[in-house]
Amino acid sequence: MKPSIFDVAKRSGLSVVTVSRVLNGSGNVREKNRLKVQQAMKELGYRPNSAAQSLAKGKTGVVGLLLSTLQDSVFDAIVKSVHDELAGHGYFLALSVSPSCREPGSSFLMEKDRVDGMIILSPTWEDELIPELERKGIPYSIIDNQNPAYDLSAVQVGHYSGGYAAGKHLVELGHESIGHLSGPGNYKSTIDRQNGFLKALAENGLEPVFIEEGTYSMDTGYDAAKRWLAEGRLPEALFCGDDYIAVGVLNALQEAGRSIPGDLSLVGYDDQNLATLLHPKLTTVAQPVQQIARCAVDGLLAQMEGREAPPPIVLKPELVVRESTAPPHSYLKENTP
Amino acid sequence: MKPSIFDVAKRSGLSVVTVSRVLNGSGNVREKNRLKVQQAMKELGYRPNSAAQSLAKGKTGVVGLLLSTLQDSVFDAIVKSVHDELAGHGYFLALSVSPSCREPGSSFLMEKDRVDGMIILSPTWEDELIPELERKGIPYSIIDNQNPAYDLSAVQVGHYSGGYAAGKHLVELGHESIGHLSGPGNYKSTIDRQNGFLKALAENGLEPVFIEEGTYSMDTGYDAAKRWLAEGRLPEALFCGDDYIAVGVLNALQEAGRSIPGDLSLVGYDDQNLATLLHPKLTTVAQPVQQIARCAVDGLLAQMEGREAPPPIVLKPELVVRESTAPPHSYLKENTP
DNA sequence: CTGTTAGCGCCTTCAT
DNA sequence: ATGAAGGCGCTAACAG
Repeated sequence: MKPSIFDVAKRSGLSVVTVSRVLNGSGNVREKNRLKVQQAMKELGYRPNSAAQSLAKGKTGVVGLLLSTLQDSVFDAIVKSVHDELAGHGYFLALSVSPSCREPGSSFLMEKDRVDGMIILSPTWEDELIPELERKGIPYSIIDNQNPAYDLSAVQVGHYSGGYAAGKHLVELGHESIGHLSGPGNYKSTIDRQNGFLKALAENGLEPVFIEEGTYSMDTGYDAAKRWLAEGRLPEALFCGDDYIAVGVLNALQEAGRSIPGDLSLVGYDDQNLATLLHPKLTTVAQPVQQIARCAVDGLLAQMEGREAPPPIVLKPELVVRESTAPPHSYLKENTP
Repeated sequence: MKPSIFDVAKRSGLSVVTVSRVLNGSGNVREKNRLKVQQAMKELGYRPNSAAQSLAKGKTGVVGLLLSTLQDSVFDAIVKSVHDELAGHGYFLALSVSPSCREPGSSFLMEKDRVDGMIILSPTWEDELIPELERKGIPYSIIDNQNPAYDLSAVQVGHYSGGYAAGKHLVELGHESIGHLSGPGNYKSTIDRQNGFLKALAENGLEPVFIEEGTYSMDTGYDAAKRWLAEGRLPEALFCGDDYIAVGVLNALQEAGRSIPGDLSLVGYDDQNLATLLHPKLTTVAQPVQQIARCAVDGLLAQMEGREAPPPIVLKPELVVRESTAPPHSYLKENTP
């Protein structure tokens, strides 16, 4: 049988309350006794029962992370970062992966006694989710909120800046025929990226030669590029709504024996690895994953612990331009400390 | 205040015990009363407090998954599958990501009262981990065990078969100059893959033109391929220890203006997406992620619930040969139901 | 500073 | 088939 607080009390010759006190570092314990207790705990290999703790103090020490998929390298990186950040604060991470709210187990985790708080990653149905959390009184923090109404408890990604950086980069390369192949227009992030991009061109008296809308998928990029090639209207430069689209374009070009850059200057978005990994000269707008995780966790913990929440932040993605001479792997190396 | 079992009892005019009974489906409740109780629960929006449940019955309903990284598409896929599998059985997934046992929080989760069981994914320090789990009496199941001693509670991936399939494929393409660029030789999986590969060649009276050992990284592939090119000894075909290595080779070849296949037939390993995504003609040995997750969870639950554990299984990876005419994205499409 | 007394919400005997 | 009593391990509110 695992030793309980009672065993520790008996062995140290003190009461359970005192043991509880040293356990929670709530002061008011004579140094000598604290040592006695700690000694007893060590000898017994005592570890407090978390269920009992949860029950007694109404907290679980668990934070839930809700996301729609794990097949996304930005998400993966965020999960990892959130995990580390939470661990640093003594919290556990519980995961809930569900593409829609109909999914079994989607709100399974969202019980006040299951988690102390939740982090919502790029929600697709936040309008149903958030009210439910509010109703249940579960603190939450959203990463990359879709609905502007939820700005306050969200960590926002500066998609406008990202799009702007992408556009500026292409302009500075001297291109004048620049296209944009975006994701679905019903996402706020899509629109933001696009607007930033347009702004950058406009500042230089340019307009995109076209804007096409698709889904965030390789298909979109592949099909579009195929079409452009067939119609002989490949632009000089292209800003893709995300890296999967860029990969699709890349595949189509490779199939046609074209190269990047040369036939096309391409800028992806989102992923630090995927896009640059594919082609040494592929530029991408990388999201600041660690910062995102850090802000989300900090904001959430503040709420949970009743501290004053930090003000909402907009984090800016960073344009990662690969040196044409550097081998592809060096980028990754730099980013894997 | 969240309604407690007591509120439900009062509202349904029955005792808490009866409510508890319908909650746990432990029979012995008059159908009429069961309905009453369920009605009351619905009206109150009652959800049992999990901490209290855990405390009372000594179970948490949580399964921990321990892995070394999330920057790995096979792992990601497994996490997702494990998550779904667990959810289907009413369990939660808690994640612990730590590259080493020294990491803070590595064994943080591994407390009997935190989790009912643990799944260990491709352990790198299982010799320290497993004894600890044994000592604590926590049921576990290992995916892709490293130490053969732990076969019994493990789901094994048939790396031998995988390597064999890779070798056979290259032989059947008619190659006679086949190389192998492996991962670290201190991994069981590395050796297994290599042995399977050698077997396939041997069956056809062939031997690899070389076997080189590296790490599971793009660097390994990149550096090696660079070297081969410089020395003018690029083989006709190459089996890479994993997809990252393959990607590295690919990058080096692309930089040198070479193509695949043609200059080289390349087989990667592990990932269903990464490698094939990179090149339409890149063949890969894909691990059966869903099966792996299913077996791991089934085996674990069997232990946890005292049922007879299913016999150890060796799951075979599958050779995925891409049609040279099919666009890269179609493969992904097929695998995204 | 320390111990006593009550629960936290639920489940498990054991009577009825 | 149902309910009363006790306890899971710990902590918070009072006493001393």
